[in-house]
Amino acid sequence: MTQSPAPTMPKPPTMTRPPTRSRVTIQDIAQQAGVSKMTVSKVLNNQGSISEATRKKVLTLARDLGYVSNFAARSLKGGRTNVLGMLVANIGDLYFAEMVRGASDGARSVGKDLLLLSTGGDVNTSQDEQRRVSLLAAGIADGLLIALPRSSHDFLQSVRRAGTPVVLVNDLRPEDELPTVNGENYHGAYAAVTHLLDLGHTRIAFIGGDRRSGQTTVRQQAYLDAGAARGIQFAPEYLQAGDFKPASGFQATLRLLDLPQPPSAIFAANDSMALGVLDAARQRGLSVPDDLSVVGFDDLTAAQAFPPLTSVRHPLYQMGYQAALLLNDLVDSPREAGERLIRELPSELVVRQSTAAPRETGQALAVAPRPKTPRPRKS
Amino acid sequence: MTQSPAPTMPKPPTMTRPPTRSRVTIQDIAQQAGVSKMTVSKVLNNQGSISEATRKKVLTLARDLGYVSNFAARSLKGGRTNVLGMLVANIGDLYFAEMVRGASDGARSVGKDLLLLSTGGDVNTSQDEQRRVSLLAAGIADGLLIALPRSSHDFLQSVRRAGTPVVLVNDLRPEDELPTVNGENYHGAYAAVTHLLDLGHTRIAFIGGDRRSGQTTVRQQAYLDAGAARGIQFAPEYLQAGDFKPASGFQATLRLLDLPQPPSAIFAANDSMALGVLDAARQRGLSVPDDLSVVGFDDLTAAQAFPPLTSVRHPLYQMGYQAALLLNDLVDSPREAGERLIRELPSELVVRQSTAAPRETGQALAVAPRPKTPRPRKS
DNA sequence: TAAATTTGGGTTATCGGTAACCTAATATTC
DNA sequence: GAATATTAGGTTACCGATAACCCAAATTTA
Repeated sequence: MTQSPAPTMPKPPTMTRPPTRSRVTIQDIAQQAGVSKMTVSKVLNNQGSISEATRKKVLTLARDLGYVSNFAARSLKGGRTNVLGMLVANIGDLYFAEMVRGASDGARSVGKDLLLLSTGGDVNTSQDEQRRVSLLAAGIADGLLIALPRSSHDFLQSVRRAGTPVVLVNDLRPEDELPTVNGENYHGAYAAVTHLLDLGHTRIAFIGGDRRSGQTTVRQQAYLDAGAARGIQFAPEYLQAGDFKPASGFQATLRLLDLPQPPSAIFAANDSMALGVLDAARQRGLSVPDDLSVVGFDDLTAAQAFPPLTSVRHPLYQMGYQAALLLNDLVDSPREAGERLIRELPSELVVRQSTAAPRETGQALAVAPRPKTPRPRKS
Repeated sequence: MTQSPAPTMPKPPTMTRPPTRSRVTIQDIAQQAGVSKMTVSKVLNNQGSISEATRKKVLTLARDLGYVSNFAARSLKGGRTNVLGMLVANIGDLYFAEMVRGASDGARSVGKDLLLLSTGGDVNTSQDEQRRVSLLAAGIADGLLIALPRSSHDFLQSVRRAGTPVVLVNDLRPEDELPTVNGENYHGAYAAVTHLLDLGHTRIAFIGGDRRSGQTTVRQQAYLDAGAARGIQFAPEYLQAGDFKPASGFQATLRLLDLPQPPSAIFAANDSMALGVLDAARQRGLSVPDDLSVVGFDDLTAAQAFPPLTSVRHPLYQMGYQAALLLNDLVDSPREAGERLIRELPSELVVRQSTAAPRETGQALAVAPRPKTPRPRKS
């Protein structure tokens, strides 16, 4: 009997005091209030019937002790967490920031919080991807919003398998049948080019963005179609490649202006490149819009440019907002498999001061020129 | 021997299939692999000794079943989560977006993920505040980064009581002794004004930002001090109030230009207002920098303005980055109470094309004018 | 050959909270 | 006054993962 294993060991079992700082739990409250855990839980959740005295005691204690409920525990027990997760490529980019703002407000409007994870653009390490999905999808969020252009197919596969409701934001790809909310590209771009045509432009150039985004292709097609609808086939040299950044817009513009027949209007696939266009025009001593009309896309920084940029407003905020609502629906009622949910939000041309009738044409030859832009009369 | 407990019971205990969409747990893997939960856990975490055969079987099963570890469960059991949380006022604002980007990279650099919660600017409902803190602080994140200018004292109190390590970002207030990383304001502003003085300006105006931000006060003081150091006391009318938004800069500038003695240079407390200044100057037909020099603060959108804005670069990215590192330290080694941790990052004046010697003065009267800005020679 | 290790893996308890169910009292009804 | 309903609260059993500990077989050592 004397062989009980070394009763002198000092603190092996007392190691239970975790190295983390001790937090107040309902157990602590229960003890101090002289009731059971369950009673505390009921008070805190307004459930069951609790005497006013007990309720008050518990509530007071909770406040005084600085109790905060442990999210992980609640989540684990099973219920909804009332949190929507969002994976976003680069939060430093205004483009995404707007979507996030919308998603955040959308989530709030249905009583949920939005938790954001910015991937920094490199989600495609299968290590990280797994970790991140598990992070947000398993145990924290009820569903996931994904705004990762160029996200890999594999990644989306693993997301789908996680079983969590998912909504893609502005990331439409035919090969994945996940629910998607995206912004309209074709009609917006079409309207932009038509606007230029209406003003009397015929030599209209297009500066595309990153080829991989998929959106460029659509915008470019709209550009070509809009011309074709008026019987105009734009010269191949007018089709310039860019990368969505200002410098590429700048360079492309210099190339365009060096053509024997330079364009009288430039349609850039996003605002950033349009800013580069403005710079290039300035450097060449061209006045915008008198010598060169410029149209952007997104309408993000458009208003800050000089002259304020005519641009196609991409409803980024709305996209985020709607995506959050859709996701919320999916969380509450699982979708019927097979049916693909796509919501497409319209773009809108916003005419500002960077577009006008071309100088040499004098007056538009087509439809009545829109009086929307009260261009300062030239003396 | 025949008394083995009812091997026929069909599915009473199988009710465990929860009503939520079924996720794969280590239990599922364990069953299919014919081992215990613990074994699976060990394989997944590379612990203990497991035969190569078992290890392979489990790993394969985990992949095939699409297993993702439940974050809540792991977190609950006690360990670190390797997640840093960040509360930010308005993610749609580039100012915060930059900080977030830095924090995100900083977290990643120490092997953690950053989870973001944008409050939309209204954290001060004690209901919400509690919920949000509990969300991020209790159970999800190991620590909290807070970038909420104007956050209430009560809120910070409740944060401190939650016991979670916390670092404030650019939110210095004397009354709270929480660790803080912030950007330098005084010397940056001082340098900006001195730059204008060096160019020969004496009539320099200041447009302040939101009074509650605390930063305005410091920048304004630096403005006054820099003038005083040269024996110049700026006229009280030169001190205009703004709200950090472009419109207020626009309005303030109009007021300034209407003065009997309008300023020859304007120092705006942030870039957004400086853009408004540029607009106002343009509207009045004044050329920047020849008729009016303009300096901004933050250096966020400064480069996109026309002319590119001379501005004080606020190290927002670095602030976020450093804050994440500091927080990580605090998580690993609890701070010594009483000692206040403050890290202040230097600002830097970036001279671009919006500043030049005043027209009438011709040449600076003070120190040798910096040749940094190769002002386009006037014909 | 017996004793001491190592190897491979299983048991139990627990993190903090909550659903489901149960149990005493007291209050109400007939 | 007995039966019933209500009130106030307690028990138990998890959620999924893991720390701590234990145990049998295989292997090595003496």
